[in-house]
Amino acid sequence: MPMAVAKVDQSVEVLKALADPTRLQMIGILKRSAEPVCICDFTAAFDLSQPTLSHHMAKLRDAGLVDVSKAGIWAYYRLASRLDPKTRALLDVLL
Amino acid sequence: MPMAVAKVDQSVEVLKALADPTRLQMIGILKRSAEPVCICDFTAAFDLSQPTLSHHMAKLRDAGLVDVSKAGIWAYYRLASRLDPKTRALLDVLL
DNA sequence: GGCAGAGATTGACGTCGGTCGATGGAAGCC
DNA sequence: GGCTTCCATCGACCGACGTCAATCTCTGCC
Repeated sequence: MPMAVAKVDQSVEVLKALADPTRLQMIGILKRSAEPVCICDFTAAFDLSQPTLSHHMAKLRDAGLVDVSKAGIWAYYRLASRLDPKTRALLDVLL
Repeated sequence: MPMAVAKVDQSVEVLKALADPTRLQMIGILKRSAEPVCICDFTAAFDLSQPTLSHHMAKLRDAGLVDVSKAGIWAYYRLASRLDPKTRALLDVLL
């Protein structure tokens, strides 16, 4: 009768990552932006400190929603390229 | 550039309601069940106390995901009939 | 080497959230 | 009325979370 625990836990992890206004907007920005975005862009867009935004981004990264590539001083983030179809569909519904 | 705040907040409210293993499974049960389900059924299915399950159900109700109808001693819950299309699509992706 | 800038990490603080036991109604039955 | 059953609410506890200031790491440049 109950669902598979592993499935539920993975969905919950993604949902928890998205269940915050700042992170949901970050993902929205990344989804709409063709080019990667660095943390400094987010510090300009949100009225939050750099450590806070870095912390939120780490949560998105831990949930597998975001890829990061470091180029010199900057860290460029973009929507993960290998999103599983379910998560992709979720983002399409939300954003 | 940023999204509408009201839109984000409403999505976040739904996401927070779903971002818990117990509540996600509860919604799954309600979505798959043709007939309404009472709290006593959930106390049998989950290893949690009745107040805890009642608390979770209240969160789902506050998020507008669930309708309740009381019949005598029992409270029957079912998936909300007037879900907005976005939320409906979200549940279809998740469950 | 030494400095400056971007970003991650740490430590701390206050708040929120999940859980339980105990209590409080409301409906049905004797 | 009195008892039982189902459910909601309350109070409390504890861990998780969002936020910040301070610090650390790394890179590029003089």
